[in-house]
Amino acid sequence: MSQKRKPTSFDIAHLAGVSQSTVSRALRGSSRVSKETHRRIQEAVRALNYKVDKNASNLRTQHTGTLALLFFEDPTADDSNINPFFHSMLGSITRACAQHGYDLLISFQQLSQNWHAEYEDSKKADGLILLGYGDYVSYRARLDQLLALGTHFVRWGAVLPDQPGLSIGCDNYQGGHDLAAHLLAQGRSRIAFIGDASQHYPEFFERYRGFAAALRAAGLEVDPLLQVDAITTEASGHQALETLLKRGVSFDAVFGASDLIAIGAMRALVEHGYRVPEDVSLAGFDDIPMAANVHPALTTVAQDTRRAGALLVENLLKLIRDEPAESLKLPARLVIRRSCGGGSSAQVRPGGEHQPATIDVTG
Amino acid sequence: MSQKRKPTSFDIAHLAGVSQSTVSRALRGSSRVSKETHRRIQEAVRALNYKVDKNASNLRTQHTGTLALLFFEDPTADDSNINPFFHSMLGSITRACAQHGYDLLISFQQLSQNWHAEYEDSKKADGLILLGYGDYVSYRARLDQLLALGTHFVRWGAVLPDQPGLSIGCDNYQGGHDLAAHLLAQGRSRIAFIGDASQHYPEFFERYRGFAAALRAAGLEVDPLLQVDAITTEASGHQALETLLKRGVSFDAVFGASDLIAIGAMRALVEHGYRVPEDVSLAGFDDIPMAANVHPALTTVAQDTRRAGALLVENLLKLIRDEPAESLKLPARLVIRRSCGGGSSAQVRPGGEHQPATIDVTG
DNA sequence: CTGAAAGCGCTTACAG
DNA sequence: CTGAAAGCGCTTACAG
Repeated sequence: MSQKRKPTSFDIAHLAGVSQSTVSRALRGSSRVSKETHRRIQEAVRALNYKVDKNASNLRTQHTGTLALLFFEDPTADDSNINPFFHSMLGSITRACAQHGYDLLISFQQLSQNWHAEYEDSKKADGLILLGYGDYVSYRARLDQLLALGTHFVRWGAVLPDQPGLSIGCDNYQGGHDLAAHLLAQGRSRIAFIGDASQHYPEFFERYRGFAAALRAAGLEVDPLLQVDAITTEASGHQALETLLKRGVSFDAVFGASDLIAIGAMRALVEHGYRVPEDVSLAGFDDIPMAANVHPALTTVAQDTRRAGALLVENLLKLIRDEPAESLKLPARLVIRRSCGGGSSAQVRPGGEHQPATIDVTG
Repeated sequence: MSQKRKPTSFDIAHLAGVSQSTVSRALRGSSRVSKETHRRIQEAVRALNYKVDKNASNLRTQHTGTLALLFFEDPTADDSNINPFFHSMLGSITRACAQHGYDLLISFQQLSQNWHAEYEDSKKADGLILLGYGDYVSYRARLDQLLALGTHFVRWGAVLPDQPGLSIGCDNYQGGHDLAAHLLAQGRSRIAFIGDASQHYPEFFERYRGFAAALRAAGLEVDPLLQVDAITTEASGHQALETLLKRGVSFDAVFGASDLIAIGAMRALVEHGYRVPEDVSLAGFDDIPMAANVHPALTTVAQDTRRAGALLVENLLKLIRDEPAESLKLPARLVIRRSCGGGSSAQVRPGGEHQPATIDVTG
């Protein structure tokens, strides 16, 4: 049955008693085609179960109607276990693509040195969406290359002044600040930060800077011994907390640069007999689904993935259509659960586009 | 810069001083092309950053080198929140596609009445991979249509005798059986099953049948009052447990047909003051990442998503190449954590391809 | 081992 | 409003 030749626009033309050009025009909804002709063509299309051949149409029009989604993760991370945070992003991107009539090509691999350029250059996609929490230093070179080749792309990540191309991200600084302020309001003062805080991971760095600013605003010093590097996996968070404990410094709270890190740290804390939040407050960042289900439920910072996905797609399409588009920062929202104790006094920063903290009683 | 015309094989031919046909042959790695010619062509390709235009090549060869992944979920489920179980599947499918040199088109939507046929018919993909936990009765009609059109597809789901096309799934019956046996071994005898147990959800139904068989083998009756319908979401699991409580029947264990259902049920149990596992044992199915992190950690049944993804892709490619391929069932593996109490006596069914239970001490 | 030529199935000026 | 024709960039017999 798969032998059965697929019908072409010529078959439709024949059946409808018109020329092939008219069929094509009618199907593109374009220029004046008479109502009656249109009807006959639609009828023939249905009768033969005809579908426009995308390869032919793409070849002719020189665009593909598909977008490519690429992940850039550290090679150490397991390919088959992308960060849960990106799952919801994936969902909203898929939905946004569908709404705009675009298909989505997806790739998690970084096998190819040239992964990023391959899709648009070989005419598989009109543009790229870049996601991931990989090392920005190696990432950066690829972004420059992309730009040099004139490839259309948007990326999710830190939104900073000197970056190549279009970036969309959440306000990591503000999120880090709000979370630290909440921890301080719970009476914590020795707050450890678990996560890389360098140029290599700009998002974490921004969270760290917001965190440090809140501390300083409260008249506290930022103790470098309370910062431990970690990438965004449970294992790394677990290990970093072990490192922190070995340093022998005192601390009464832990701010994981991501939920995965925080959850790994939580496990280490429990293993060492610490109670969360009684002995140590704990918080994360991302608000992945798991955050609400761990015990105690994790206080964290939510990013609006739904809006993020839509904006990523919309801005990429603007780029493709040569319309003006610019980088933008989405507000971060504090989600207060049980892991920091209290849970009664939500920290709401007044004014602006800032959204109020959520107190999640289900946690 | 995006104005810059992309080089074609004619440009390469010109630069390398050969004909365009030779360029094409060399690039396809095909027939005899002299070493020297090949080298010159490669050089030109690099110099111009040339990439074969996929649309042209696909149009000519009549195949696309891409596979489409489609989700079929109940419309009630939130599009942007696909079942976490499928996330790891997505990872392994992506990886398998990459290994075979195929691209992956992805769609979660079910907007189009014809979603399933659209991809291969419009020459966007050579075949389809179908994933999802939607209502099988409405799904079934589409499978038949797919088959009638000669579309290549494989689906993840229950593997039963009378199904259209190729199916790959885990041994849900065995998984349900093993889990029930474990619950019985913990001294539980009034075990509720939360999940639809009908033709509408064949995977759940198989789990239920395995569960029921284990009960009967232990000389117990299967009480229909202990079965409550639910689809695979936390909300549905939560609600189903409320329904169960309202029935006023006694029970000492709950078997959620999926982890999401079990986690929703766990929340309801806790809200009503029941302790897990002291008062009620609880188990799920799927072993999603969250299962290890809820409190108490959830005993469940793991499916080998890594192998599943690889097999899905491999068998679809066999279909596409007209090679023999057949449906197959993967063994399910009991993962014992804390939510059923005990946690010491793993239930291992002797013989066969069956894999031993895992005792997860991290849980 | 290589070249000239046909053709994959569309879209879109061009002419009417 | 409609048709005849060129051409998108490849691949692949066919001929040498």
